[in-house]
Amino acid sequence: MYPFDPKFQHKLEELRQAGVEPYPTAHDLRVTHLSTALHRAFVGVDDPTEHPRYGSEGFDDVAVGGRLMFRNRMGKLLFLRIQDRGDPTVSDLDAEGSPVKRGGVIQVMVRKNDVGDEAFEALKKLDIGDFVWARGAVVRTRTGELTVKATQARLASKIMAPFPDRFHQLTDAETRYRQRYVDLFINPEVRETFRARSRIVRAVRRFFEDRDFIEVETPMMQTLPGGAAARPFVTHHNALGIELFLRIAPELFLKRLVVGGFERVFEVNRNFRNEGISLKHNPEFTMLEFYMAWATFRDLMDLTEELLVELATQVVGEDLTVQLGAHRIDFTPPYRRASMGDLLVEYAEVSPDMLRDAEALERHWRAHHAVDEGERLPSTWAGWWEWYFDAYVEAQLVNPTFVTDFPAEISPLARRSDADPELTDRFELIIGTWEIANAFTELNDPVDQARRFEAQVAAKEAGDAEAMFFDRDYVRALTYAMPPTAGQGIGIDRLVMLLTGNTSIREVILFPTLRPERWADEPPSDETS
RNA sequence: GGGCCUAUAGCUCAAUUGGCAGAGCAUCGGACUCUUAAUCCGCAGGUUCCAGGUUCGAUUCCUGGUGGGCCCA
Repeated sequence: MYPFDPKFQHKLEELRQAGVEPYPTAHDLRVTHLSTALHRAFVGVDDPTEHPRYGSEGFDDVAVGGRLMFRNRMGKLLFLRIQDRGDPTVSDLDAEGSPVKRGGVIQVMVRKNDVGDEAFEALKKLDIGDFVWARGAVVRTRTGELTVKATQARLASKIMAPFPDRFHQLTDAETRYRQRYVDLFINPEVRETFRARSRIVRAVRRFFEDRDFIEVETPMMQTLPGGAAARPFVTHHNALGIELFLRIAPELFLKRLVVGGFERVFEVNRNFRNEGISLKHNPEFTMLEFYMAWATFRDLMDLTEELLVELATQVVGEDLTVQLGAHRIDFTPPYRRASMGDLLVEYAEVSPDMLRDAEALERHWRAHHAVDEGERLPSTWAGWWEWYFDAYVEAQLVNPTFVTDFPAEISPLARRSDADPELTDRFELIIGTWEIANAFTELNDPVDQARRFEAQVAAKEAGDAEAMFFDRDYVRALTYAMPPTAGQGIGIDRLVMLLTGNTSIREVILFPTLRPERWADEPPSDETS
C-alpha cells in the first residue's frame, strides 16, 4: 500500500467525473517535433510564419509533448511551458539578439477561443509537473518566445505528488539521490552530467571497437573473487547451495579469454567492493578493463593518451582543460611519466639510498608522524612505498601523470621488470590527485603467478583482509600459455567526475548506494547495532 | 571509526535572552486574451526528526538516538 496524497486522489476523481482520462494511451497523442528541433529551425527568425520552410515543412501544424514546468494562467489565455528530452544546450536569440538557452523546453499558448470552453477549463486545472500534449502552429509571441499556438491540447499524464519549489530548485542532496527522477527533470545541469556520461561510455566503446577490440561480458558472480585487492560482497545460490561473491574485478576472466585467443578484449561493467562510502567510493562502480596481446604497459601509456584526448574532446571540447574544485587540469599530451621511486624522492623527502631499506623508511616515518599504539605498519620497503606514496605524492599530481615501476610485492598479477625483478612493468595514471587507471604488462609465467598467489595467501593468513585468494583455475589457464599481453583498468565513474568537473562520485552515479529510506508511515526499525 | 554542522508547512527558509509557530513559492477559491519567478484579492496549510530530561513554560537549553552534509583517518 502506498500513502497517496488525498489532495491528488481527489483531483483524479474530479478529472474522471469531468470525462478526462488522466492516463491516456499515446495512440492519439503523436509527437511530431522535439522542442529543440523547433528552436533549431527558427533561431533568430523574427516571424516563423514568414519563413520559406514554414508551410512546406509543416510548421503550421506540429505536435509536442512534455512535462509542464511553468504556467501562466489568465482569464481566457494560458501559457504553458513544457520540457521534453531535447538537448538543453541549444539556444534561441532574444529580442536584443543575445542567445537564450531554450532547448529542451517549448512554450504552448492556449486561447479559450481556439480550443473551446470545455478543453480550456480542463487545461486551466493542469498542475506543474503534469505531462501535456499540444498541437498547433509555431509562432512567436509578442515578447519573442517561440511558441506553439494550440488548436488542441490535453493532459497526457497526471502528477500525483507535489512539485518541488521551482524557484529554489531541488538542492537537498539526499532527496536528489533518492529521487533522482525528480532531480533529473528539475536540474538541467544534472541532466547534462549524465548525458556527458553517456557520451563518454559511447566514445570508449567506439575507441576500442575502432582498434579491433571485442566487447565481452564475464561473470559478475564468482565462486572465487579475484583480480584486485578488496573485500568482496558475499551472496548465496540456493540451488547450488554455495556462496558466491560479487566480483571485485573482471581481470582474471578477461585474461582467460586472451589465453583462448581473443587477443584484444574489453569490458565496461560493474565491480563491487565491500568498503566504506566516500566522495570517491561507491560500493558498486563501473570499470573499463581491456587487454591487448603483443603489447606492453608502455604501449598502453600511448593508447591511454589517445583515449583521454578523445574523451576530453567529446566532453569539454578542443581546449582539453577542466576545472575541478581548486585544480585546473590539462589533458593535453604527452603526460608526465615518472617512476614511483623517483616520485618518492621528489615529494616525500626520502633519499634514494633509503628506498629499499624498510627499517630506514620506518624510522623516517616515525620521525615525522605520530604512530598509534598497535597500528599495523608495513614490514617491507614495498609496503612503505604505498604509505609514502599515498601520504606525500598523490595529492601533488594534478595534471595527468603516469606513475611507473611499482614493487612486485604489491603487484601480484604484473610481470616483473627485466631490469629489476623486484619491480614490475606497471603504471597508475593519476589525474587531479585521483587514481584513474592501473595497468601493467601481464604476468604470463604460470610458475611465478603461483608463487605470487602463495604470497597473497600468506598475507591473508597474516590478517590482510584484502589479500587475494589462490585461483587454481587461473594458473591452469596460464599453463596453456597466454601471449605477451598488457592490460588496463580505468575507473569510469572517476573519469566522468574529472571530465564533468564533479567532486563527488554520487553526482555521476544515477542511483548511488544509500541507506534504506524510512518512510513516515512505517514504524521505526528495531534494529540496534 | 573520530570531529564539526544540520533536521521547522509540499518546497526554500525565518522565529530576539526560554514566552501565542512565521514568510515567499506551491496548493485551494476569485479577477485578468501575449505571460516569463506574471500580477491582484482571499482561504487553508504544523507530531518544529525521534525518545527522554531541565523548566511555570522548550523550535530554542541538556542527554541519547536516527537521517543527512562537511572535514579527517
